Amino acid sequence: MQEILSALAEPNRLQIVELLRRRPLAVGEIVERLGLRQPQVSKHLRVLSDAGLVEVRPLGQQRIYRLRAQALKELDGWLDPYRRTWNERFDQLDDVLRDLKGKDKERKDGRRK
Amino acid sequence: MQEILSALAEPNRLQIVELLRRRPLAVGEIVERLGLRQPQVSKHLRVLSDAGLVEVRPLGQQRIYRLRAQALKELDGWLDPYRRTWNERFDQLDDVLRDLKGKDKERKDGRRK
DNA sequence: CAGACATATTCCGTTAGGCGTATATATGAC
DNA sequence: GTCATATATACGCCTAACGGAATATGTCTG
Repeated sequence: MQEILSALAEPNRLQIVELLRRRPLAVGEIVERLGLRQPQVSKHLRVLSDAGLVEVRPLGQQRIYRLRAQALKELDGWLDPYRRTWNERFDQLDDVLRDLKGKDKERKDGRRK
Repeated sequence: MQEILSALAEPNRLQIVELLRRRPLAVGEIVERLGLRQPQVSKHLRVLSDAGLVEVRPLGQQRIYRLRAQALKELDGWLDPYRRTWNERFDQLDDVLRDLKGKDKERKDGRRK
């Protein structure tokens, strides 16, 4: 989890992940789409791979990187306990309102899933 | 989003967030529970606050830090497009199988939720 | 085999961000 | 006001990590 978050924390890596959301890509394609240099992309892909966020598959002389849903599911699972708390938080809303005294800014989003 | 991920990427900050999941805490309580030094905790809380992950509320001479559900919902929302992809990925499973040609290593994790 | 192409790795310079210590600020008690 | 308590900020040090350039590895073609 720690590793997943660290990997996603880097802007370029987050971009790579979002690129791979659409479809698997070769290193060279990522390079030209993001305008980064090839070595950096390879390094970032290494980090993402170590974190389990992507997986490689050789195709001829190029390597196709694919997003691993499992890792994102892990992140999704990490949010679970918080999701449960979100509702309780609303039960405590009066607490907040009492303290904030009507200072409710974006508190009005009551969607739960 | 970038800021949220960076904030959570630091181990101690992640711990702080998980501590605050249960209930709001004063700085001093976080200090003794995590065994960190007070200045570092204040600094981490600053980062978390800037990222919108926590909010402060003065109570006497101490500051109570509370988790902000909104930030985590934002992270949850970021996962949305990927959630949609998870199912499509399974539709493309034959693609994968065709390419891997029986080279299924850890491919056997077919649990969906 | 040589050579081209795609990618990975290494080395280096620089910077961001963590920690520790000391100090500043704010609030409450007296 | 002084003093104590709780928290925040400033400064310096040090390590992790990013980017750039060069090079190594691997694979295909002929």
